[in-house]
Formats: sequence, structure tokens, C-alpha cells
Amino acid sequence: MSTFMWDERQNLKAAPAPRRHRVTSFDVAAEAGVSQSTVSRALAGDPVVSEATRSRVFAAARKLDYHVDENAARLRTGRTGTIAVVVIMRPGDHIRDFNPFYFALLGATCAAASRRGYETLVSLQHGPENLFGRYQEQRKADGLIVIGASVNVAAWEYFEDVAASGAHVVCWGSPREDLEWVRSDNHGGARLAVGHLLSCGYRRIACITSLIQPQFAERYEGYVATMREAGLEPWLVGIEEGYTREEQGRRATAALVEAGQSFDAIFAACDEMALGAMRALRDAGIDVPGDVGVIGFDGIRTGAQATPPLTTIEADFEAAGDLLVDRLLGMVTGNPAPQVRVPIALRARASTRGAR
Amino acid sequence: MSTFMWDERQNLKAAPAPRRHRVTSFDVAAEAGVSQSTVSRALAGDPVVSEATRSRVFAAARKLDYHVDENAARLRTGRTGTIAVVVIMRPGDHIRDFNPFYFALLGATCAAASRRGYETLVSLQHGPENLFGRYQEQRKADGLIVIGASVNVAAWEYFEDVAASGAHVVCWGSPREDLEWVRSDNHGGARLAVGHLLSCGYRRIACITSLIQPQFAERYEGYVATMREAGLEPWLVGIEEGYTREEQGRRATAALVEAGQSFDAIFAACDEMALGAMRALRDAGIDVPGDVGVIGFDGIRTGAQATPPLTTIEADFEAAGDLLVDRLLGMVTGNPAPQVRVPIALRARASTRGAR
DNA sequence: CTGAAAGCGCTTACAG
DNA sequence: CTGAAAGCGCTTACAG
Repeated sequence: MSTFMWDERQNLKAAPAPRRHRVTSFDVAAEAGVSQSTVSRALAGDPVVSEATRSRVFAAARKLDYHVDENAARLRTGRTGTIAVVVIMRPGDHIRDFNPFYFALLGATCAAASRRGYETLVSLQHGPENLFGRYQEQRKADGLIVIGASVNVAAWEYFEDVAASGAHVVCWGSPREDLEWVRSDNHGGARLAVGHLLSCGYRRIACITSLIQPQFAERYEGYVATMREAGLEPWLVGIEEGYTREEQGRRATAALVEAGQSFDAIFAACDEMALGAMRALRDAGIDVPGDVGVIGFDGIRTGAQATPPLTTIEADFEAAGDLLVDRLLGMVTGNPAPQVRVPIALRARASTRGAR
Repeated sequence: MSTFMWDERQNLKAAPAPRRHRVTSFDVAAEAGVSQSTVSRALAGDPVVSEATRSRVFAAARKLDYHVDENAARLRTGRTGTIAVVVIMRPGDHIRDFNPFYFALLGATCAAASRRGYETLVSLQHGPENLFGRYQEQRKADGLIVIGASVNVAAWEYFEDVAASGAHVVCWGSPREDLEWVRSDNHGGARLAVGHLLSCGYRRIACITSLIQPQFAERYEGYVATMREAGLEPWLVGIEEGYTREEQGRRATAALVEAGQSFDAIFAACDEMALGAMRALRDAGIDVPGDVGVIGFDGIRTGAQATPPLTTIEADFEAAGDLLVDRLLGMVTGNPAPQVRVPIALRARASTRGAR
């Protein structure tokens, strides 16, 4: 049996409709001694209403504690003033283990929408059984921001279909190129990271990353470019799929150590992998930052608590939220915003030596 | 000028109404050769419609990619199928520094609502200029869950007013008792924590906490009870207001050390204070867990990354989300759910010695 | 500057 | 089992 449009509302059948009299714009009109249409105009700030009328309406509205029924307003106007924000998790991931970077980005996105007068409808999705993105068709939202883990390919494919059917969609984190996106300045961030390692005197710098994810691939490119410019050979250390990011970093580093490779720094494509790398080094009795410097990417809170605190490249969360919302609203209003990268900054901490 | 009901919608004026023809239930009716009311009944799962009609309607709906306009449905029924979730931050707090515990709880709440067929409208609020809670009056939600930092007293007062005016409100974290709430089993958690310290052989156990917050006060009571039962004297170490939790824990511990107090364990009322305590001990060259054991409360991710990893009492996030939503929906439907505590569990890690 | 009226797209008595 | 009709509460042409 198909459930594509109604199952959710069935559950609500039990709830009795709350039936005491609601205050409507007609009540306010009566109180203020004007027509209902004038109430609507006055409260909407229509400059055509006279100041005297306006203030009488305001007073009546306040006295009756009137609030516009947004469902009626939205039905009439077709605009919702709402953005849907979908957070894609790895299938099977628990909330406890979910990458805090995405939560922070979610929060920044909600805040950015709020600053622009928009509400945010939030949904965490694992898929494939709970994927849902028809918010625009249901008139619940004017557009859709999708944030999440790139590993969940099924989810990204689903949201490409949603966008293909005409919905406004902007994403962060898709491993594919078919959706409109906002991303960190990954290339510039990687340059900053490697530049910092070089200025600290590190030379044999390995880069732990995957090339499948565009974001990671971009970071790798920045790494390669900076190494080459310094006359150094890039050194790619791949990761194994099927592990958490941290475990991927740990295993990659442990393998390096066991193979007897000589390296003096690690640039990991994300903080979680960097934390795993630090654990592997600690397990092997290798001093950070003395023997080996470690730098990550993302600026997650956990990195600051690690021992030693992790040097990292930090995306500006607030800017990221702003850019996501601006790009989406640009699509909604037909004034496309330019594709801009989220600015990044170096956060030098103790997992790298002081610059020389 | 007052802006209590319309300012938000003014910003949306610029957006042109999207005007290509929407598929309505009338279109589906024509396609299926039935009346519009039958379409509505069939899609809503009304058992009165015949199987034959039902499947014809479904086929037509799918063919036309029809989705119910929820604004119209909500206007008609008065139900929204939506919960508003407000996250209260400390005034001036940045998203980057926001306690990850609340983000995880937010995520769990969204997931719990989703499981029950409800959407979640999320709003981060600092107050006092951006406090907003009239979701029910605007018919945007059937009820309200408020999660957040207890320090923001102005916000809690505001939401008490919202509840007093008849809205359904359930909260997590209010320092006051006037709102319906869900809390961790703080007393039981503290007993578990102190019991663990005792079983590890620690005896001079200080408790770093504030008594202003009910949650912390409950944890302190559990600590006192367990100490007394073991024939030991409780030892309350207060904190200074106006600092981050971590800094409060650090300062309290540093003061203890400087005063030459002899203690062999610290029970901190939250993980962030425990992390601060560990930092103070490290700064003083005191070994954890050898010289002093440390245990926190909350189970934040960052604790697991600390050196040594922090032993803690962990609330079951998923259960917390479920309980918040169940209590709220109980109020909405008039079937009040019993007040239940969120179960907690000990997470023994390396900041305490192995039990003997 | 203000009012009367239409209409957004549903759900749900009310008839049959 | 199905249909015709009312009405939820707004916004916005259209008149005046």
C-alpha cells in the first residue's frame, strides 16, 4: 500500500479539534470599528491605511491578543515564509554519534533563516524508508535546504529527484554535482593548512583523505598545489570505507606507522579523521606535535578538547548558514545569488608546533 | 512601534507568488471520475470509501503527482500536525560554543516527533529581543517544546507567560517549576555516579555544582544521600556565575587545589564542568584518575575525546526526545502522559579508576 | 483611504 | 458508498 501523501495525517485523527472561539480579524474589526479588510491591511503594514486607523487596529489587536492564522494567510497568498531543512544522517547512525559539525550547521541555518523572517521546518532523515522532501508540493515550505553526510548516496539521489521535479533545493555535503550547493573554501583551507605546517617546519606531510567526496577532493587538490609550490612531493594516504571517520583516520595512520613510513605531519581532510590519527600516534608512542604535527578541517568542538588540542581549519558556521539561506531565497524569489564559498580560517592549537 | 504579529511576514512581500497551475483535489477527481469530496475521503484513508474507488483515486493522485495543500487542510481542521521546538541559548552565545547536549536533544526531539507523524518547527532564541512563542495562536503548531540553558531566566519567564495564556508547553531545563517538564533521573544518576566513585575506592569526594538550577540541585541531593549512606560527609563546592560551565569547573577545582584541600574525587554536576575540573588538575600536575577521580553528568561527545576520557552519567537522548513529545502530545490530545524521568546509565571511562 | 466580495483548497456534516 | 455544499480565516483586486 502506498503512503506517499496521507499516512502522516492519519495518526492525528485521534486529536480532537480544539474548539473554543478563536479571535479572528472580524473580531478585531468590530473592536476597532473598521472593516475586516482594513484590519488585514493595517496589520500587514500596508502604507495605504491612515495612521489613525492603523493605531486603532493595533490597539484592538493587542487588546484581543489577536494573531493571524497563518494557515489562512498562506492558503491565500501561496507563500509559506518557511524553509524546510533536512539533515541527512548515515543509515543506522544514532543521534549521539552524529557529527556535531552538522548540528552546528543546522543551528546556523535556522538562525540565518530567522534573521530573514523565515521559519525552519527541520527533519532528520536516514532513508530510504523515511526519506521525504515534498515540502513545496504540500505547501509547507517555499524551498529546501539539505545538509548532511555524503555517504548516504540514496538520500542524495532522492533529493535530486525532488529538485528535478521543480522544487527549490540547495545542499551542503552532496557527493554529487547535480544539486545547487554551498561549500567551504576547501581549496583555500587546504592551502592554509599546508602553509601552516610548512611554516612550522614540517616537510614530510601526508594527506589522509578520500577522493570520492568532492569536498575532500577539493581539500586534497589544495594540498597538492601547496606542496608542489614548495617543491615537495604530495603523499596521498587513502582510507577504508565502512568505518567511522575517526576510525578511518586511526587505521590509516596506524598502517603508516606499522609500515615504517617516515612522515612528520598529517593533514587530515576532516577533524574526526585527525582525531583518529592522533589516537594512532599516541598508541604508537609518537609525540604530537614534537615528532609529528597534525591538522584537521572543520573546527568541531571536540577537537579543542583533545590532547593536544587539535589545530584545524574552521569554516565560518554563521556565514555558511547565511549563504545557504541566501542562495535558497534567491532561487525562491527568482534573483539567484552568486555561488560563493564559505570563508575559512586557521585555528592554530597545540597539535602543531609554533610557527618559526 | 510594536511588531508582535506581522513584522515577519512583511519581509516576504518581495517574493512573487509562484503561479503555475497547482494540481488540486478537483483535478484528481476529474481524472478518477469521482467527486472532489470522495478524493479527499479516499486519500485520508476513510474506510467508508469502496476499495475500487480508493484505488482509482490513488492511481489518479499518483499520476498527477498530487499532494494535499496542508494549509488548506489545516485551515479546515484546525490541527497542524506540527510541534514547535524552541532552543534557548545563553544571551550572546555563539552557535559554535553552544552546548552540544542541547543539539543532540533537539535532534532526538525532532526524530521522536517524526516517528509520531509530526513535523517540527525549530527556532533558536537568545532573547529578549527575539523571544517568540505564539505558535499555537498563529496556528503554526499544536504545542511547544522548549529546550535550553537554564541561565536565560528572561526566556523562561516569557515561556511561562505563553503557557499561562493557554498554550501547550513542555520544557527541558527551566530553572523554575512553573512549566511542565521532562528531566533526567538526576537523583538516580547522582547515586550511580557516587556509587561508582566509592566502588573505585575514592572517599574524599567533592561535588562541584550550583544549587540554583533544579536539575543540579537534584544531582546534589543524590550525591548527599549516597555519601551519608556510606557514612561519609558531603562536600559542596560552589561555582561562580558569569563564566562558561567549563570555566566554572576549572576555577572551582583550581581554588580547591590552591587552598590545599585534600580530595580524591570530583563529582561535577555536568560534563562541561568536569572537563574544566580535569583541566585544572592537569595544570596542577595532579594525575587523573590516579590521584583524583573525576566523573561528570550528561554524556556529551566531547567527554569521550578528553584525556583521559571522561567517566559520566549519560541520559538516554532518544528516550528524552520520546518523553518530551509524548508529554506534549498528551496535553494536546487531553490524555496527559504521566511524569516520567529519563533513564540514565553509567559510562565508565578512564577518568576514574577501575572498580575494585 | 476604506469596504464588500471573491476565492485560496481543503474536510466534513448532511442528504441520498 | 458517494456527491453537493458550506465554511475554515485570511489577502487582494475592484469600487467608491
